[in-house]
Amino acid sequence: MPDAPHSIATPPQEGSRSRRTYTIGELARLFEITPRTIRFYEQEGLLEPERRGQTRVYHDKDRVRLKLTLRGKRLGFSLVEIREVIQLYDHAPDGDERQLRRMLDILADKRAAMQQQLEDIRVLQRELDDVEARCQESLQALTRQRAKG
Amino acid sequence: MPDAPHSIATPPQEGSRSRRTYTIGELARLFEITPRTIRFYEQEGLLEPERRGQTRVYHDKDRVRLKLTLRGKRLGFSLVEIREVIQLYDHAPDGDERQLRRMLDILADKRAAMQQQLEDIRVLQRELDDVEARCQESLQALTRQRAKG
DNA sequence: GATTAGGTTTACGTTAACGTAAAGTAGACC
DNA sequence: GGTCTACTTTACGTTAACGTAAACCTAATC
Repeated sequence: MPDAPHSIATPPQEGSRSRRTYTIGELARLFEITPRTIRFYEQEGLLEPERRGQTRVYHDKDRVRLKLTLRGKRLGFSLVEIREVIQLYDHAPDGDERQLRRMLDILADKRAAMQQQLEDIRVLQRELDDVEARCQESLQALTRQRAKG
Repeated sequence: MPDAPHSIATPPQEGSRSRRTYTIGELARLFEITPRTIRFYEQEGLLEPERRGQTRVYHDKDRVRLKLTLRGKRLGFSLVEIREVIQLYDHAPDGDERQLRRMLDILADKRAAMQQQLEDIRVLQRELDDVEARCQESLQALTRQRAKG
């Protein structure tokens, strides 16, 4: 496993935490996705890595964004929606009043969606509880059968 | 708004709750989706409506399944995964020990996924809180500016 | 200096989850 | 009996989110 190929990635630098960079491969392994996916996310405006020559150099900022992106995906958000959130996150304080109010609206929407998800999860968990209980029961029934036979 | 066209759908029948049927259009309006979607879900094995002649007749069982399906979608599950859950729900008690154990495994998986989602939501909510705070702040700054000017 | 292990672009392919359009059927109402 | 309205099937189109393949660059190593 040849690590850090042609040292584009600066060495670990244990002292100054959070100052390291990543190659696309490193990031891919870190999150168990493919480089293709990372490039695609950049194309969709979710990442903006530095360029050193023609190679991409990722910083902690990009890693954080990527993490946020994958979290959003797990929650069923589209990449466009995730980009919205990221832009909110990055440009929150600047812009005129109309912009700010629009942001607050979008935020309220996302918040409502997540509230709905919380409720959905609660309901689904109860249903899974139910199925599991029935499952366990018939399993025990089988076991008792075997003990008797 | 012509309701219940050629009375395939039996009238409301307020007495015996939960005994009514639905046309595809009624169900569609109920959940704010299109008939096409409902037919597609049937094609994917998520619904199994009765047939009266060539028209589909939906019962409460179907409505419940549809509800479960849409809930699953909101949580980012694929239709295949949702079908798995539905089948769990329907066939839980029958099957041999190996089947039952497999079901419990799948259940554990779904459960883990939802636990992860709960955590994801918590984190995202905090981040939204943060953005909103910054937003509100710069909005107030603007307001103060205006008061002064 | 050839190989190799990474990186790059370009471009076409694939899958899920429907949308959309055409063409037919079947009760209800005038 | 013609006109709605809502259902039906069939089939092709579309979009998001990547996968996959080809062809190239480049630094390190043998």
